[in-house]
Amino acid sequence: MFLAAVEILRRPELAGKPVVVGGRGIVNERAVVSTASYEARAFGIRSGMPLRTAYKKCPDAVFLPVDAPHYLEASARVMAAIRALEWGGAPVVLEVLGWDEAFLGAGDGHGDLGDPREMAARVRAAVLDATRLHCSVGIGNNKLQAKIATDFGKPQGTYAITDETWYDEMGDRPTRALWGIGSKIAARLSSLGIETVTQLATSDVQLLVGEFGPTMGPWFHRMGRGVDSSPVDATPWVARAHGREETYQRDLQWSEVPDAVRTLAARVVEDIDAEGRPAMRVHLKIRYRNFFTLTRSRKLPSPSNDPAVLGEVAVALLEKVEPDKPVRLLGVRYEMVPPEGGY
DNA sequence: TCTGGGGTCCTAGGACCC
DNA sequence: TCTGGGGTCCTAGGACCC
Repeated sequence: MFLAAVEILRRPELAGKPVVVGGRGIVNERAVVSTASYEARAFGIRSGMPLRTAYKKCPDAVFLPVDAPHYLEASARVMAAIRALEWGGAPVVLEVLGWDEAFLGAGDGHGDLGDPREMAARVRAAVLDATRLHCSVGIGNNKLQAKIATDFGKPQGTYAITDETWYDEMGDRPTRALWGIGSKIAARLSSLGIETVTQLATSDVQLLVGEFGPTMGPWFHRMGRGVDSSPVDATPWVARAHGREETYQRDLQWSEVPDAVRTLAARVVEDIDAEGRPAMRVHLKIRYRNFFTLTRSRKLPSPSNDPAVLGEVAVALLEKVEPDKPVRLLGVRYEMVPPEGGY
């Protein structure tokens, strides 16, 4: 509940109340819930739910607009508190995953940093001390295990899933419980007769390769077994692309679309400029009233960060689309030239 | 008149080349 | 006249995550 917790921090009178953060905080607008406090969740409010629906479930909840810069700043303080921890001289390897999550590398390749539960306690205390925010910590032999364990520790707890306890903890759970398997993959696995984590772990890899391809098939099989060799990587994140999309409060007629694309493109170009790397490819996304989404993309003849060029390339992609139904959402995204030496 | 906005990565299939 | 097999690049679309 990171967003709600940060809001409560600056408005203590909200503590204990149902708090919903989403959109502009206006309940009859087209927008969804970003985060709901546990009090709000008790009314059935969940992330991703339309604000309207959330309002119906709990009209008395406090609805707040998303204040991204504020959460970014709070996030930075959390991460700084963890980085500042001392582990007997060994460097802390911190891989930031989002506003409110990070992997902390210890053990293999990171020096002997002692008992993981002690580490977890120190992390939680340091974050609480520096930010007055509570967190949960997951422990595992790898990132997959630790990530799932974190959810089991919520709220404000520590939980461990290891190679030894993997099947006890996960074996009978649906494949959907795995980090990286969503509803679509779970359904396709189900069509192969695979429902649980144990069934995935003991399935025939070739069956998975046939269904999901040579990369994803074996990857899902490893996930079933709780195997993950990906390193904790503290390399600062470098964006591959920047984009903007907007759901319009009123569906757009086709005649309004080109200007709307230009507006979005201009916003993205600001981010491209800040990045300092020119764009090499443009993507256009259009969602219609019936929620059907299509995408078109084109490689630029040559990399560019000229706002006029980028805007018109995005508009030109409209030529690849049949002008028809009213438009609910537009998105413009630019892939940037990779940095020197790649990502 | 449910269904945001920021991203990443993978796959399929066509065009083209040798 | 028919046609294998390797490869790359490009576009469209899908799935997942926070």
